Amino acid sequence: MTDYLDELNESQRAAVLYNDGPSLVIAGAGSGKTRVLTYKIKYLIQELGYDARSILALTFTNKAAKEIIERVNSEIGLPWSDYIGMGTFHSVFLRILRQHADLIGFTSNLTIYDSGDSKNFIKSLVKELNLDERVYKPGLILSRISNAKNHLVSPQAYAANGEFYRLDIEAKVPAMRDIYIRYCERCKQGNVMDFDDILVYIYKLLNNHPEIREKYANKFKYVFVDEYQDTNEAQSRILSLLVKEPWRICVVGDDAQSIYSFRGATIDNILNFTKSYPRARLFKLEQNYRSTQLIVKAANSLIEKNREQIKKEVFSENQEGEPISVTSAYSDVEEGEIVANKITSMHVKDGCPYSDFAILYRTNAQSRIFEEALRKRAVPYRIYGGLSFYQRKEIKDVIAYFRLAVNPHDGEALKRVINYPARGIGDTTLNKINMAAADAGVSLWTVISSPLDYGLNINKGTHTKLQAFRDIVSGFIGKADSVSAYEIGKEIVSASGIMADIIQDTSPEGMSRRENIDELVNGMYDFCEIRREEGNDRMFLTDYLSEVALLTDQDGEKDDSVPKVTLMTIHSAKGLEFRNVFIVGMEENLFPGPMSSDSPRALEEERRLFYVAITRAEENCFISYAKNRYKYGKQEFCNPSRFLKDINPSFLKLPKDAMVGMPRRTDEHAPRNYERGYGHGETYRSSGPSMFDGGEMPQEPVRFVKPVPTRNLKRIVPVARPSSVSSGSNIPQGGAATHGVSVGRMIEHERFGIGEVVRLEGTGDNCKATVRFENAGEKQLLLKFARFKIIG
DNA sequence: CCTCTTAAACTTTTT
DNA sequence: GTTTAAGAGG
Repeated sequence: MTDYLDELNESQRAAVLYNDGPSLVIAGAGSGKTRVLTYKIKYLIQELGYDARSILALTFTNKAAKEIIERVNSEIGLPWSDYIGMGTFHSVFLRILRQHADLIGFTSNLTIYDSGDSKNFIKSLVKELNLDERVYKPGLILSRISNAKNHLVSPQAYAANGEFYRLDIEAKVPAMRDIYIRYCERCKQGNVMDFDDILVYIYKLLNNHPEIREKYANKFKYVFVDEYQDTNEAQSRILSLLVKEPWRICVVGDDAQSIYSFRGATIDNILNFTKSYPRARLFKLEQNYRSTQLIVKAANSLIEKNREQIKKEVFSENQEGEPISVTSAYSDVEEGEIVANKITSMHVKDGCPYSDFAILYRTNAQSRIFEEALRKRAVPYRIYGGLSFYQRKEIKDVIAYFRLAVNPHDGEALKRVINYPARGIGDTTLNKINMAAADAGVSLWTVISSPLDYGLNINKGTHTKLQAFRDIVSGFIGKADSVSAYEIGKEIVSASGIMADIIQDTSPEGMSRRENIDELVNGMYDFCEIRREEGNDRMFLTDYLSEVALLTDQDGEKDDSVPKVTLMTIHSAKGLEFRNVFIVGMEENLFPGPMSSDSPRALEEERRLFYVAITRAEENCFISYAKNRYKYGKQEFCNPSRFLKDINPSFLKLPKDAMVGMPRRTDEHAPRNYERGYGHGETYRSSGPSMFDGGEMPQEPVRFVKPVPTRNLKRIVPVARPSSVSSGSNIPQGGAATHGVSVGRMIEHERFGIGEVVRLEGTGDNCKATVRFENAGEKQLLLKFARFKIIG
């Protein structure tokens, strides 16, 4: 029964089989990390008898969590509720926090501030404290607060620390500590947490309440951490509270791919793991199954230039492959043309599907040029990143109402919608409310609820308007915990007046806003349906919100109807792989970025970022840079990135004008180098760009491809859906007790596809079937609600 | 109190 | 070049 172990190589197997104590798995790029993780979990459950619910598996992104759960689930189907300990740091910890909210001064219906909310909040605090808004920039203040939290420095400790104060004075923000204190107080008072608070409070909860710590340390018998190189101090200290003798913790990561220090991640966690857990065994996964030998060798030669790292020798036994091609373009626009031409020619000549290509860049701002070049050639593409669905204004507006319905003390949500749709409550009124609330030390909502008690100086008309707003929100609050998220969601969208406001806007933008809101409501319908079918009755607005609040990014289902070229930042490409990868904008002051040039540590991180980019490629890797580029609307001359020299040239195919203008030491020669490069007469040839041969325009008819609306949205499903769908006529009547289902029959489910019924429990409306689906793993369905057809 | 015009700031990277 | 903030006029 352990045949699957044969699918692993020796070091992978060793990592799976060692379970007596802490272990660190250094997983080189493309070395089958997720496979080890999932097989190890499978092994623990099937061979060592672990209960799935006793396994804590923490990831960094929703996507990674989903992948692990799905892969474990397809190996050993388990009821959905068994995966409770597998998820992102933030989602798993938030769930725990809600259960013990009272112990840390919150209530379980707390809401989450995203970074936009945090910034706005800081902005109003700065105003409130009469500080100069030009000096106290919200972004800067937030990053300092975040930094403190990531090191578990409380506001009190921060204020008491002379060193922090000195640094704040140096940075010309002496009132930092006042802002920090107030920020935390007010969040607590409003029953809201920001992302960092989730870590801070889970630490407090475990640290200050030994019985709770004991409970979870006993509950979670084995702890996994994915992407350990991205953890920060708070995270590693939380882990040490959760793991006890004999320290069954397994962390997986690659120090060479640590690229999130700007968010507080510290590479020291992985470098020092064996010191923190002295008995830890170290496993190295060094065989790369993803890339050709030349790509792996080139990447190795690059990363060698970093000082701080764990020694390892990543190798590949794949084909030798082609060297990495380096191309120089005259301008950023030409770079776009070259890349797009290369993609079309490989598509036409070699029949490479578009989905085999990725264009990776350092900053999101670079996407536009490639977008245009691809669009001109009718090449389908998809951009990741940028503003996600949940960041759109109209969606945030609706979500703000949701948050208010769950937690009316959520100040940022209130400020967002108190005058949207316009109801005549403007800045002056809001300011008065704000002052009154700050003076009395209560939330905005408390003031609005009884304006007279707080001496709110407003006229009769405003009073009536406030009351109208209060009545609307109160209505939502009354229903939030009695009807389903979908039902109240639908009601909020109309009763708040948002739909009415948007419907009168007939511009294309207005239409798209409307579609997005419909989409959101449909998503809530799906949310409720899935939970209903699984027999999970937690489908209230608060349940929906806690899922959505931590769901920021790119997990929108990909509609794979058409293969598309992928455009994304290198950061978001981590963990992905593509047959052909273009790394673009390989220039000084862009990659490495201007901020990192002065610090060696930051420079090493940029180099790791480059390493991540190269190792995304399976077969071909193309690097390009431009000699001129528009920045801030101004044209600037650029030099090739210093990192190009870090790759052993024998793995590169260099441009004819190799290294012209390539700086020895950029800092000294930057201004002069471009003159040489420029004067050397590298003229613009519109016909056939240099290195990427075969750059002619394809002879395909140029159809205009509709610009993908920034990110792809799920096709809108018919809006008018009945509020409660019973299985209805789809199910052959007969055997009412089991809804016509019996063990061994095949069914086709609307969402999960085809599957076999493996178990039945209960009768009538309580009848629950366990179904093993071909593609979706094992699920439990309440037959009363599930939408399916019996097909055999 | 709302809306339109103009100005500045902005680009790392995200749970 | 783009987006978002502040100020003026209605």
